[in-house]
Amino acid sequence: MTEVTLREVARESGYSVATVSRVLSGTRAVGAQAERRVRAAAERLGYRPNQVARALRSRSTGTIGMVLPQITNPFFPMLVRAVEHELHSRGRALLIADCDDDPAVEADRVNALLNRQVDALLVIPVHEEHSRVAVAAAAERAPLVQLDRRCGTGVADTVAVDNAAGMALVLDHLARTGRGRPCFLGSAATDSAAVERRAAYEAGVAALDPEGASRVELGDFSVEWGRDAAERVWSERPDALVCANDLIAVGAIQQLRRMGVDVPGQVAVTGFDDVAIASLAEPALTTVRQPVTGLAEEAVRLLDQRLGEQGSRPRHAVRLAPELVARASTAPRTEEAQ
Amino acid sequence: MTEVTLREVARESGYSVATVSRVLSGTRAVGAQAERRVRAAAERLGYRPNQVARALRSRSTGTIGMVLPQITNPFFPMLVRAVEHELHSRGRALLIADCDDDPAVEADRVNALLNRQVDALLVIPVHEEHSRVAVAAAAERAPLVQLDRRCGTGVADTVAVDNAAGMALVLDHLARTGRGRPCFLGSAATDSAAVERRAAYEAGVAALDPEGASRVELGDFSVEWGRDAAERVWSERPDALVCANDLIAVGAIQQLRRMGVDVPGQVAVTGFDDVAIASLAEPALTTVRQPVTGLAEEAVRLLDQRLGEQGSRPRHAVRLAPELVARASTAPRTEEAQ
DNA sequence: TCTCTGTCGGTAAACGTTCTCACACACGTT
DNA sequence: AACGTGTGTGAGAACGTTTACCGACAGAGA
Repeated sequence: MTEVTLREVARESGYSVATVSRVLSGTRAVGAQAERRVRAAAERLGYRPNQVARALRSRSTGTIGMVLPQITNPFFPMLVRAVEHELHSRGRALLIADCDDDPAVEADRVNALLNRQVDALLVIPVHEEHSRVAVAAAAERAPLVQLDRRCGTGVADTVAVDNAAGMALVLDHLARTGRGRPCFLGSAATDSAAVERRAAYEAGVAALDPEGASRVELGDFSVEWGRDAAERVWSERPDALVCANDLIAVGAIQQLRRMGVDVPGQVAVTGFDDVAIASLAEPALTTVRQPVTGLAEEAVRLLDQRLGEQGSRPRHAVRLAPELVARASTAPRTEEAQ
Repeated sequence: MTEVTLREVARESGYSVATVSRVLSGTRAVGAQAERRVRAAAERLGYRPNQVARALRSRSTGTIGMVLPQITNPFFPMLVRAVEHELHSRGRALLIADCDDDPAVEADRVNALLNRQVDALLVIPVHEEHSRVAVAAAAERAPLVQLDRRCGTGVADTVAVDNAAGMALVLDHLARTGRGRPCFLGSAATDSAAVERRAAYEAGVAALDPEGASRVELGDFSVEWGRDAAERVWSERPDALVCANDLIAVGAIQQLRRMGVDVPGQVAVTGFDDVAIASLAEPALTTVRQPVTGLAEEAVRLLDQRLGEQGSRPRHAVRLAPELVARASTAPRTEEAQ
């Protein structure tokens, strides 16, 4: 069962390889009779175009590479899924690389994918600074879009959620439900998501209460650290914990319950991302939902655009609006809990 | 910045394209002087082999396709990660496809990947029966290994955890900690994981207590169903809930706590897979850890073997031993909880 | 009737590799 | 001196497409 080639379809149909190619790839109009006969022959023989040969000739593999920090971090699979669907619906395929949160591995993977002739690259940079040179170098070799995070500005196109708007939604929601003494549990990491969320929090809180100094704790984006931070911060008796992502929030809720603190009775907790466990937490977590499919569409659209233009240089930075998902963890205080 | 080709390295080094190719791909020994000069020239020009041309000529893309049911199901990213690392360490790349738990999409993706000339396919079938024809057809076109689940027997090579052994570990652990009236919360799905775990449970329970009829509830592999089932089953006052995966178990624990039932005081709960949320549940979940990296290694090894042999037909079915991870959800009863 | 334009089809040259030959030359053996 | 036997190298044909170029032929306008 060797593969059927254009040649054999040509022989079978009585036309030349060129004509067959034209019919099957639809690049130029051919006569009605030729069209019919060629299609019939192709069908009869079960012809399938060889994508590798096609790629070699047309200098395009129809393949996009995606490199991400940690596929086991529950937010990323959502993104991968959305990107995969978007790409497949356009007839492209997705080459994936996981880099274990290590910039060195990231650089390696980026190169591996480029050497495989991906048409373009989708990168979620591991680290704002350490990823920079690799990402910048890659952006020279192929169209590249940074997704969700970015390293520096002007390095390449970026598509991300509007973190500031998301944080504003949270603060507004808390203010409206009567929470006035929040604390922030964030990440000390320097990736853009971490930085922007923290900055937006601080700006928002300052606007609400200009002289009140709100406590800010910085660690990483993990459940473990959420537990730690919640315990440390509780001594100040905040009435809300604003967390930089859902994992931190889940950890915080766990720790609070262990300490016998009532959520949301004594303290409200909010997250960011709306990953699956957010709705599974007890109480269910109020959080900011990222427009995942929107991000994927936008990223792919940008790549396609770059592929078409072939080298025009203005950098884009797309920001998509998030949405607040209010759940039990910020329900208004009940009387008896006051 | 157009790509450097063998021709240019040949011109630069003063040798022929053939010699350059031989040096750079190391297929045949060449003279020491040629070796040195060619390498130097390649280095100077920054030559990178064109993988597409290489693939066309050598009829091998160095690319493996992986198609899975739902990448947002937390167990799969663990597998993807392990497979990705295993492949990259061997210089291969991973083309990924998500099929939203839909056999029709699955068939489509499998074809898309095959048409892209993947060297081999790694499939986690969506459904035992509905996936069968597509998987079988694909196995005719390329080496194919079924991972984690399989549709029918003899369709293709399989690599999976030994579900029966895992269930035995659980039952043994429960018996040892004095739990004698378990219930099983499983999945009604017909994929092999669901079926094998249920069968193993029933066999194990029958062996323990030949005439006692243990209750078995079947739904799907979700948290929501775990909650439902736990509520329904609690009326019988089991002293252990054996769940077919971690998601069900997490749902069960949640529901029990809502109903004010003490876990593990009144009832123990166990899961399967050891996904991240298992250790985050409250109480932390006793579960069966899948040998994820082992599965990945074994799968890739099998593929490589198939690629080497080129068409020998005995099917393999590899089973890897799991490991019990005992956590708080099955801690022995405390006195006051009795 | 003679161009002129347009459509349809074929020939052959790419794309960048790998690999089969064949050749040249240096040995050692008869 | 004639003959194998290696060893290192180059020429050139694949691999399966796409596409630039050209020729043939048909219909339309003069």
